[in-house]
Amino acid sequence: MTGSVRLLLADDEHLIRGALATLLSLEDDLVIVAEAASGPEALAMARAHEPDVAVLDLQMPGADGVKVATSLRAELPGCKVLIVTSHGRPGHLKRALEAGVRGFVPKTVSAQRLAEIIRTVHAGNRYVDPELAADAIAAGDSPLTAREAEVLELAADGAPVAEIAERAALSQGTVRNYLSSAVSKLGAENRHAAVRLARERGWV
Amino acid sequence: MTGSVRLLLADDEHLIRGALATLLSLEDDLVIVAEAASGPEALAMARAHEPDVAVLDLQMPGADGVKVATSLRAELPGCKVLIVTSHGRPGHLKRALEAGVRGFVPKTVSAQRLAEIIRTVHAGNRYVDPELAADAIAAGDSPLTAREAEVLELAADGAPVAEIAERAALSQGTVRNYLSSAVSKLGAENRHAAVRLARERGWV
DNA sequence: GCGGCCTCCTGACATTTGTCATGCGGAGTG
DNA sequence: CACTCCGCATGACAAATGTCAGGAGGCCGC
Repeated sequence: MTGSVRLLLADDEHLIRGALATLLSLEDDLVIVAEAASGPEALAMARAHEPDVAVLDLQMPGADGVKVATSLRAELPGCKVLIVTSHGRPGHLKRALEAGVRGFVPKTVSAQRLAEIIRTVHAGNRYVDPELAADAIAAGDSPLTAREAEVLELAADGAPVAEIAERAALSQGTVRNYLSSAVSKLGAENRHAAVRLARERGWV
Repeated sequence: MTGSVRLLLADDEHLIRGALATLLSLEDDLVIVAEAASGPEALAMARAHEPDVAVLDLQMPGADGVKVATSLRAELPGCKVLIVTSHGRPGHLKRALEAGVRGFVPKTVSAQRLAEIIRTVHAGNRYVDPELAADAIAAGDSPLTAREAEVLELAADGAPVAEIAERAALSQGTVRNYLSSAVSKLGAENRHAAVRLARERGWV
């Protein structure tokens, strides 16, 4: 019924990208029209080749899969995006779906399974790995306000309050208040543990 | 000249392992005799199949590549270990070499290149990715004493001093002294930034 | 065996935090 | 319009952390 599905493959790891390209090419109805090793390159390739489905790694240098997906959605609405990831953090899934991504799978699936999912997505359906979906639902929505999240993010690399205050253009007292409320909302022992928790749940 | 090289492939990501298996099988002189998705499984498979070369992912559930390599060295001295990794942290390389690993490459290499390296390793030579080697040399040796490193590691998840002291069976004052000296040695602003730095350089 | 380094401790102090009460203006909701 | 959040702030206090000075014992190399 359909002709072949034209694919863009983006992953910064040569080994994996190449291997994947070979494996997917074995499927009769899939053809890889472009490959990319970075976010910007993926975008450029997509513009040049207008693939039916873009298979993007979540973590790439330059711009991550979700950012690329956002741009693609605007420029090539017909191109479906499928995100593949090693570390399935709940928050990423949410961000990805908001960016209009049509599929989200961990790298633990087999190539056959991936091929099927590519077809599913190409047919206009969505596919989200059940386990990741369950995690995302379990993690729920972020209880943090925008400011709390922002301050927490600035605290992520261990910067002292003074520096956070400066970078966020807030008073030190305010920063401490936000951190304090974030910490208590997350049930953490201190801000650093809070950062860790928020990271795990994908809230930062 | 030599017969075929018998390989064990271990990586927790099905997609990658499968793809890799297929690609490497295309090489006439390479044959995959076993696959594993975790550290312990890799060990069990190695015992059962006694491969010539074990290609291990650095990060796997159960036991990481280096731990597996250590065990393999003891149990199957004839089996050469080649570590493949996504995130090339300098410290890992050092630990790996100490564990008797014969090769260490990032996943950014191509499959052809990997095949060559497998042959190199099988022939009894060593191979370390030049870029990773350069990084490792640049990062140098850890300036931390064993205790400092231990305490810093316990501080990694944001635990308060009291907890660290308990877990390390030290007094709180001692813990603070170790942390303090570690922080100053690393030139960090506080212990959390120090943890980050030490992580980056592979010293924890 | 002496000096140097590491480990482990104590105690005191300055600084950085976390916590709480409180206030004010704006946005959104009922 | 009253009410409730959020953003932003102050100030004050308690607790955790960082910094110094010092001291004792152990191990190693010279």
